[in-house]
Amino acid sequence: MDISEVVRRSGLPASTLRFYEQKGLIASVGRRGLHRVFAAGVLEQLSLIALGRAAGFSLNEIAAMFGADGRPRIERQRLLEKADELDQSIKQLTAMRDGLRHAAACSAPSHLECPKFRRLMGLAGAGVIGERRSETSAKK
Amino acid sequence: MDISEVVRRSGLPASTLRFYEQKGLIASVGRRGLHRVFAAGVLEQLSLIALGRAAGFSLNEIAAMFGADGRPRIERQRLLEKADELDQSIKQLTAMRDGLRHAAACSAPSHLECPKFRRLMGLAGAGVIGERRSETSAKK
DNA sequence: TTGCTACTTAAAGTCGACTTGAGGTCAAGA
DNA sequence: TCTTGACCTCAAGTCGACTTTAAGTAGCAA
Repeated sequence: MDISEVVRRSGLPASTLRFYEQKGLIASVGRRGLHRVFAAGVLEQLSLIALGRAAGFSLNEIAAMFGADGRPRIERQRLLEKADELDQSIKQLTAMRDGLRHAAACSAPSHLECPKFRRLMGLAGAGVIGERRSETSAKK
Repeated sequence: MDISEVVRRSGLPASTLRFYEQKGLIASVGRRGLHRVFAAGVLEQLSLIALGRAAGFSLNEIAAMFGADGRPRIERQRLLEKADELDQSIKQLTAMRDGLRHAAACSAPSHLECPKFRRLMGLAGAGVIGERRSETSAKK
């Protein structure tokens, strides 16, 4: 496969594929002239990378997860840790979501007058919730 | 209050406070010489900012939420939208968490052999889950 | 009055994950 | 054979939220 086919089948831009290769996340099996040639397995690799990213692993962490050969070497322990982290996030996000819904429905003249809202503010101020989980969301 | 007291009571570094002031998120009530002087209300403001950040709003969005006066001008509509976004995230993270727990417990020799894991990979590859929600987490 | 030091500014740097741009090569179709 | 345009490399730029650094100022204790 040449890079354009990987682009087509993975949905990722070529720049990302080159970037991933440079980072050691994927590898081309050779060149045809200057052009990279990829094995079919790279698509599976890319899915795995996407999965890792979605689970909250950084590219460096993911890179460390497959050996030089490209086969995943994933420690179950890491997965469980990540699952626990996600659990934490889920709890925080759930509290936040409920708080937002309440605030939106709340009859207090200003949100500042609403005790629930203030409680949420207090928690956030104390860093109890949402120690900055940022989104580079796919808005349009 | 001088800046050091705000630092003490908010837990935020002075650099952040200056940065927030520059961004128009907070304001000092004046100067004593060069030194900023803050009103007590700034602490409430900072809690509100923390809450907004925790809910996933960017600093710019938050800045737009209080008028030049400093009083919050929050549209209930925005809150509901954010709540819906959070719902989406929560669902994705939950699926991911369960997937990770399964993968960790799965008896398949390699994760690649596990159908559930592969299904998760497929979803991530297709961008169905976790369109990069990144963490700058407070590790350590 | 002196001197310490907490404060000030503006500009530049950081981090992660990419993207963009400039300038160059070359495989393949006409 | 010529041309085209897809691909290449390397460096630099972007984005958000800050932090760091260098150089300067001034409130306050002695």
